Amino acid sequence: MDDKKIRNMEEFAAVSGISRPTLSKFFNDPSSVRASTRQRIEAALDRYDYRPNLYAINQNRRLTKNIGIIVPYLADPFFAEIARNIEEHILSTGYRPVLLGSHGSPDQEIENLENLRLLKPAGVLLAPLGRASDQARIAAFCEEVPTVLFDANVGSAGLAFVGSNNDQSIDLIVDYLCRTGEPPAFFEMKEPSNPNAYKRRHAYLAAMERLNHTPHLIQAAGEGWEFEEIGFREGTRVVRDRNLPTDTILCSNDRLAIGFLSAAYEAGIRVGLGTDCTMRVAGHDDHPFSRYTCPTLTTVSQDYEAIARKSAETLMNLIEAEKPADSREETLFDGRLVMRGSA
Amino acid sequence: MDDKKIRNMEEFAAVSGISRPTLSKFFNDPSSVRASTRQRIEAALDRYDYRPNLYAINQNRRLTKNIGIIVPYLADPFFAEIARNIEEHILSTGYRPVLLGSHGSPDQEIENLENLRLLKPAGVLLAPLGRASDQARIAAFCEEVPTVLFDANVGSAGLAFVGSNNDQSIDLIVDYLCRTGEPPAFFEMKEPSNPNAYKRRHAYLAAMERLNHTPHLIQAAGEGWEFEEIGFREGTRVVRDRNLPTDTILCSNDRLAIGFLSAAYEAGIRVGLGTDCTMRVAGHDDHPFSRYTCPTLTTVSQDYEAIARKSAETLMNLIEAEKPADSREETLFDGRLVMRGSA
DNA sequence: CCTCAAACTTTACGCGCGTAAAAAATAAAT
DNA sequence: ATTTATTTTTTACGCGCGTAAAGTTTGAGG
Repeated sequence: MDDKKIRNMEEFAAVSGISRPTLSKFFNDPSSVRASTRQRIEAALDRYDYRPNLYAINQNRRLTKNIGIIVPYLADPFFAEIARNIEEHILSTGYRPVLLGSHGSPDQEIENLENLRLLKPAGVLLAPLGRASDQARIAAFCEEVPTVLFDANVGSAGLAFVGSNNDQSIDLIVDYLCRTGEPPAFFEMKEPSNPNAYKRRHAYLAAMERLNHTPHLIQAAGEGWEFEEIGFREGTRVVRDRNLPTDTILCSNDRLAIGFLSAAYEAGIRVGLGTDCTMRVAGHDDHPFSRYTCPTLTTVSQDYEAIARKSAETLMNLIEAEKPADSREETLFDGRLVMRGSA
Repeated sequence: MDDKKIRNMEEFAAVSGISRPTLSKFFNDPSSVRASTRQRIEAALDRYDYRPNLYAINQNRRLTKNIGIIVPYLADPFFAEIARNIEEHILSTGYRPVLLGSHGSPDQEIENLENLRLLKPAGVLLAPLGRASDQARIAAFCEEVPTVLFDANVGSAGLAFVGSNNDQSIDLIVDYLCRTGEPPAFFEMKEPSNPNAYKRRHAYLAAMERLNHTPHLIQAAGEGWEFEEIGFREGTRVVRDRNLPTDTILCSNDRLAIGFLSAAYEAGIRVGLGTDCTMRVAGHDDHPFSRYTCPTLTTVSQDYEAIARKSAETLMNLIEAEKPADSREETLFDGRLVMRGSA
């Protein structure tokens, strides 16, 4: 490695013996130059460490190779995990992922979109906050930048949507719970931040009706994204009052369930399937921590990997197709029952 | 809001009646122009929505207003939370945070550094993987870019270090445990990824010696960042073998403790302080999930907010001082005992 | 060896903004 | 009103690269 410093492509052209326009082609797409030329460039490239100036590259491009990824809450391992998967897919296609978290705040979400706009991204993968989102501004953004929504819909904004089939997954777990014990009550937030929560509530109601059982909603007060806290607080109340018509609780998501299980434990209630247990609890999502709850949490998995892959692929296709997309594609993945100790 | 689209600063100069160089000054620092001028610009700014092209701005600057933030593992709520705090501090100083996670991989960590280098950041806040890190390349990077390390040190790379006082915090919890029951054994990974783990091990050994107790290390096999999994696996083994010289386990970090507690629960061991309990477990970090374990986890808190604030402030000072920094500052924050149910 | 398309080189311009220098305008102070 | 310091305008160049156009070289196929 020569340590002579290369300042720009011109200088690199000089030392490598390749003309600047050809180098430019190479850096945009190494396979666009003849194999022998490519080898010469790559040989020079590991003698002198030169990389084109990112800002100069992107200044002229109308679109960059950036792909924005926005999730509502990075401290939630669920989203962190999905984001990680998406990042990998993006990287494998030669694009550059730019990950932003909205910290549960609609303002931050809009701020993130504004910042992304400055990056002139080729496309954006957006998991919106949901009900709290500024729908109009998100829709406006989607008009400007090719955007695929995932996890949650915002009206019909975006070129496509990828998410979970809440009807199917809730059906699955309600069926299971009814088959193996008392029909479940549904534990959720009264005013959930996430639109999936509404879908799950309706799916629960429909499933219970289908099975000829009386549905029962337990709705926790509270706002924001501290779901465990809310689950714990309301769980404590529910357990104290003991006026449930059933011993089985289906939580709208695993994070609520984590809080609920903690509350039950603190109250001395044994949760699970054993003979000494007086309650069953199930969740939804197969959150990374759900296998370490006490007892381990029975839940319905969301197919992280599939959602991540499909979202990324859909966006890449839309970007590379370049045509205005004939229709808005919605893809829903089925959940899978994950049987553990809690129900 | 006029909807006439402004393409560049020239056009905005035309419609606002302000010359382009003055506008340029304004966008770099609004307080650098006369108040009356500033008002005229801001008035124009909300009639026409124009924002300078990010790439053109940064092309000429030797340094940008970007601040890189790298953490070893974004799916760990501990790091997600610290990163969030840092982001806020950065934003409040008018810089732009760029958050990257290394996914527990040394290659990804280097990749992140390389990518950051292209962004010509004014500075970088780096929480390195630790032992797995490529020390030489990190040191080289720190030579080029003003970098403050936090959470973990890598040799003496970087202009400053901000972290926790492991000696103090381990002392604190060992003292507490000894005072209230049997002296603890120390549960850790045999070959931990994190250098803090070594500090904690030594702090444990020293504390036990100081109190005239025989130390006892329980070292779990396993690599990577799936700490809960490792804690669960080894916890299951420990509980099964039942050849511990003590009923008290101090875990090197909360994530190990979360796995351990789960294992104890599965094995039917009651953990905590009650008369029916046969084991005590404590952790370290005050991980966001540690208040929802069963029982809730007694631990030592790391001062997230202080570490985040101090790291960000230190870096900003170094950037704005512009002088080559006379000495490498190390700041360690004390831990605070968080008494919950498990010990 | 010749032909010809593909790949490369040469030349030149433009992107949007930073920024320097000199001239002009403004505001503050005498 | 005049001087003076400050701010703004005018003018002009440069950053590093994308990219178009025209000319030249390369190498595969006949």
